[in-house]
Amino acid sequence: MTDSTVVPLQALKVSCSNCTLRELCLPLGLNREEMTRLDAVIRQSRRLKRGEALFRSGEGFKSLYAVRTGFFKTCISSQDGREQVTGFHMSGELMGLDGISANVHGCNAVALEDSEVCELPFSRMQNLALEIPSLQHHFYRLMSREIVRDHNVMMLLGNMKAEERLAAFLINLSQRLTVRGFASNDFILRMSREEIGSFLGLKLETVSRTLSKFQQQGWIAVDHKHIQLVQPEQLKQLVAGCANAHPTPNH
Amino acid sequence: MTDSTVVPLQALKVSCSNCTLRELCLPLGLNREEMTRLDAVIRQSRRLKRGEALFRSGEGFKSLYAVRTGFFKTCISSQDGREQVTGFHMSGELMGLDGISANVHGCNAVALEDSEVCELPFSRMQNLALEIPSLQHHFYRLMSREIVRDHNVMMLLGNMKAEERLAAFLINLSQRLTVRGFASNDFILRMSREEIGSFLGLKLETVSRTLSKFQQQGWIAVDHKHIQLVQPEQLKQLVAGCANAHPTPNH
DNA sequence: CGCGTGATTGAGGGGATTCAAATGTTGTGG
DNA sequence: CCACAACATTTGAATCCCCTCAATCACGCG
Repeated sequence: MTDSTVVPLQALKVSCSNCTLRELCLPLGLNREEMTRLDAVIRQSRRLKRGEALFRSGEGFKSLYAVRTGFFKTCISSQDGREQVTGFHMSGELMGLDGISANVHGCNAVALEDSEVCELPFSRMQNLALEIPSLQHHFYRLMSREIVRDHNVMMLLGNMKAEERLAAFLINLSQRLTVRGFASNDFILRMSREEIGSFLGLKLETVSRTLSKFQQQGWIAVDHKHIQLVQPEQLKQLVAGCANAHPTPNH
Repeated sequence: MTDSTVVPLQALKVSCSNCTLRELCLPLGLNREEMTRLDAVIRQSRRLKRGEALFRSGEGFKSLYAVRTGFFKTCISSQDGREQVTGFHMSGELMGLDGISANVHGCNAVALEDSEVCELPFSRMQNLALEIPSLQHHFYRLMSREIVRDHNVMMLLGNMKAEERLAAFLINLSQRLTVRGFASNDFILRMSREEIGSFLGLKLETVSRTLSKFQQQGWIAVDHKHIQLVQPEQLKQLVAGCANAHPTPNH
């Protein structure tokens, strides 16, 4: 049970300076003064319930959003209704970068659990970036990182088998949880089998079967959405061959 | 036979102001004075022969490159040698954006025919962007456009069948040729069947078979690398259903 | 408690791959 | 300029991986 109504809105005013995600998110590399100026641009956070859309494809683009807490998917859909999940997003990650190009959001962003985001009005961000070179630079890097990530997804979709895709998916989740200080070998999936499948270019039955296969081999333990990586080395080994030969170092 | 040695290097000094690709490339939206300042940053163009690499994954990142003439592929490879073509690039298109994130190139860029590129030293670009807001903005838009493109490729790789992928590929090529003033229904493929397959997540045999199928149906005429779109409407119809429901408007 | 949604598992089918051979093309050196 | 080698493409046949269709099961929620 959430109790957001009890908290006065002022309390939701966020500041990068105090944020635990400082080292993951946009403010990385800024000094105190610069961060204070960034604080002034960031709107108070917005709360979303599970299933709620943060923005939808085709809507006017005004802001980027950083995940504070919770979990999101972004997806695009075709005219005949096929859906492609383009990413899953956890705390500290930016959404909406694809909206800059045409000033219109290019995907749907949907909360997969009750979540909270920081809103970054893009035009103000842009102006600030003109005055703070390291912000401009970091922002270029964030966009570039998204491009690198997308290219790795292309490799996954274009060259990898079902088992490799799923192993890569689990290892990737695990690593991102580690960075955020969560247990990396014991977690709850926020998305359905169908959403995993949509991201990985597989059908939900194939996802389910492959998870079962991993479990039979003793590599993982599956209890519905609760996943434990029992032998993560085995998964890593499965992914080793098909992983990018020149992985992008982080920072 | 190329005769680049006959041309003095000075003659290769390029300028955005006079460039026919002005409206497609980086300078879009700049005024005369701003464009002159951009000219000062852009290094003289570099010529590459067919098969030559412009840069390679892992090399230090210093510059972006804009295609002046010719045709490129960019690709990443996995540790066990699988290759994923991440894109094909023609005149006016930028390469190297994925290198910004880690200051290291994230892919190989290889000329598929004798080509010429403009070099854009990134740090100087960055400084200029601080002084010319519209340049900064346009650059964000270019990076965002790359992200949108990548998401559409994910849709292609994740949801489309072989025929749909190839039709989408041909229509996309055709449209990009149109914008550049080339014949849009009669062109020479610069890449091999294998490279097309690598981009589309298919094997070269499947590409070949599918082209033959299109030809049998009278939709295209295939003579090795020479392709004619006889009934492009048929191809478009095949792609219509699986196309992005909210296509990004250009500019 | 019963319903609906999501997940699992099985059987069968199909689209793309793999293996293979033949043909055509391009580039090189004599 | 031709001959030859190396490479690219086409096409066929057989296989396999994943998908489709379907039934069952488990859980959560009113």
